[in-house]
Amino acid sequence: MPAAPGRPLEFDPDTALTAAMHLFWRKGYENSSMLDLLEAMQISKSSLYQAFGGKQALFERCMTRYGDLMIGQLHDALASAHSGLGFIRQFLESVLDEARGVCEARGCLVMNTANEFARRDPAIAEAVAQGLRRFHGVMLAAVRRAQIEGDIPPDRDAVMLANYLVSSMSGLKTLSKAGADEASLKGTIALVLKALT
Amino acid sequence: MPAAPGRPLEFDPDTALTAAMHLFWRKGYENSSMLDLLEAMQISKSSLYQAFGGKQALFERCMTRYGDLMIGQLHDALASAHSGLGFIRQFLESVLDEARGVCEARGCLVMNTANEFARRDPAIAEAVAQGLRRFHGVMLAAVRRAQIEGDIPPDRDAVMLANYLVSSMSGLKTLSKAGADEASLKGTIALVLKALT
DNA sequence: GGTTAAGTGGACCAAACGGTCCACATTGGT
DNA sequence: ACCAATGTGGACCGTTTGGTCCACTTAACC
Repeated sequence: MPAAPGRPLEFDPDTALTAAMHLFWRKGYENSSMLDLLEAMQISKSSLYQAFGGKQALFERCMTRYGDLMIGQLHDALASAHSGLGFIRQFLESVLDEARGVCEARGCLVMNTANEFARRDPAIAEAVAQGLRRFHGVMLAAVRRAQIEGDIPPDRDAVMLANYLVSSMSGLKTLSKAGADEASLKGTIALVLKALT
Repeated sequence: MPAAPGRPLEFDPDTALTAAMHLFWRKGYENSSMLDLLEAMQISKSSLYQAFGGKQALFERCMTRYGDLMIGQLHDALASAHSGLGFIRQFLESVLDEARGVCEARGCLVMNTANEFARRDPAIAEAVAQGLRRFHGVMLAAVRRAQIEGDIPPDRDAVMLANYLVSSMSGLKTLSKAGADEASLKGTIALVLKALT
């Protein structure tokens, strides 16, 4: 594509979008003020409105971006995992990092958003639903692989098990945010895994 | 206690507090404005500040009130349930009402608060932790009763199972808020129950 | 009935909110 | 060199936020 006339952007939209995503992830939608966003994204208000349209439009793009990043990451992790079940275990155990304080307990943007908005806004509800579907897809692939590998009985309903995993992960993240200790989380993870076989 | 001098209150603090609790429950802390609260509680701003001190103080009292009501309700339900396992099933299945649209999907105040605040505010983090402990206590009693009644093997770690139930319930509520269909929730509930035996 | 203690309504406040607008800067095309 | 097109910084906007203050009302007590 030929270079467009006019002054070029002084920032990388991708980088800025990612920065906004991290802010929303950490603090939620309402709690991330315009000032916070500008500071995190390192752009001026005009640029934000010009490039992203506004706070809510920006947020919706962040949701998509989050899904892209996370699903890609999970897909890679699944592809390089020793086994489907190993991937699932690793996935569940990732909440322990939050509990141990290795990283901030910010949960999952999709679930956080589901909790913050319930279904007040249709556009955001749809973004949440899509995020959920994508996560479910990864879990489904993992379960099916584990069934092929003989770690999960083939007669179990893979779709339901995937639902169960998404739900369980959400519960674990919330518990972690609520300040549950590591032992409780570990015990719960063990029970979740046990339910798969 | 002798009647205090001065003008008497024109509202019932208990009723007002409960109304505030329901608002916070439905809309969260940040999303409930002072105006919303005054309207819901049917009192003037002066009265609110006089009687409850401010928004956050009011919220903390609402958290306690929520715990009192819920734990009382659950305790009664457990006492009058046919079996410990029956109570647990009934408890988990209560999310289906939200999914069916029978009532609004507002989740659980304690878990909602955990998600909204993570551990930003120490006082609120403590309120969340206490709410969690109380819920865990009820679940623990239910599990132990189910063990006595032979529905859950006596060698299972009751404390961990109670943790697992709290986590699972939280996950179900979030999924419900995210717009999951009834069949998914039912399937997940079945898997949760299966993990207990 | 006057005095005192308490409650209430509404005006008022500074700060923060998301959003708009415009003068100016910076580029490519001619 | 000039022009058209685009980006940027900052002033500015009305609204809403949680919170304070005070004049006024209402009751109990002596």
